[in-house]
Amino acid sequence: MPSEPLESSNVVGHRMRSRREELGWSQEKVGVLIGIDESSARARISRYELGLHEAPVKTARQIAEALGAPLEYLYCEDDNLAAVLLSLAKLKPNARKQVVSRWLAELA
Amino acid sequence: MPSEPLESSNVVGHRMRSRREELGWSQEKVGVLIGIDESSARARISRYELGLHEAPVKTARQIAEALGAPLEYLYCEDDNLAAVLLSLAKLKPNARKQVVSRWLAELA
DNA sequence: AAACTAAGACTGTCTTAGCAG
DNA sequence: CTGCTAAGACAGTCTTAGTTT
Repeated sequence: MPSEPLESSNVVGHRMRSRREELGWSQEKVGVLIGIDESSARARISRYELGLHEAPVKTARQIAEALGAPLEYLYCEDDNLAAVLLSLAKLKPNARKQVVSRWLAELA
Repeated sequence: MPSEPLESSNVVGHRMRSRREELGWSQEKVGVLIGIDESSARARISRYELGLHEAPVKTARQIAEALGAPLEYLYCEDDNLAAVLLSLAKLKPNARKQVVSRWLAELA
């Protein structure tokens, strides 16, 4: 069972990979950006993306930041909502707060 | 350092606790709901909420579901956005899809 | 009742080294 | 060069048992 994925769904690894590929980056680049030694960066990122190992939240947060995404993006199970969370994070802080407040009022 | 929290921020534990308290449930109730034996349910949920231990994503997903929240809610670092994600999850599937699609178009 | 904690058992991750495409 | 994998070293969680409020 060492070669069996931890999760059949593997949302987090899936989001990590899709974001990384959108940016055209290697696994090594992502790993080194978050401070992993270049000798093990590829192995670790590979396992995260495949869902063989699970990154602790602290590490997931670093990867999300490196990929220009908010932490909740990595754990979002709906593709369209994930896209919303990503676009939202690209807004300037003030604009983002206004949008979120409006949505909150809309749903409340 | 065994008594030191893993994370100074501890978003996940914080969201678990606030949701559980909103529902007026005990830690044991949440644990038993996700299939933990009642003899260890309190200890495990307590450590998750305090951030002393980190729940694997599979367990976090079970807890989120028991608390009536989507997985991304537990990892959302912005309080207002977390409230949006929670409200959104309460809509019927069709209504939710429409809202998300509209937001996506609005930001794209 | 309810929440928290210590400690050993247990389970998963991380590094190293190397293979495959 | 880029991604993937085995295996031992290592770090984390889980259960049990018990304390605290």
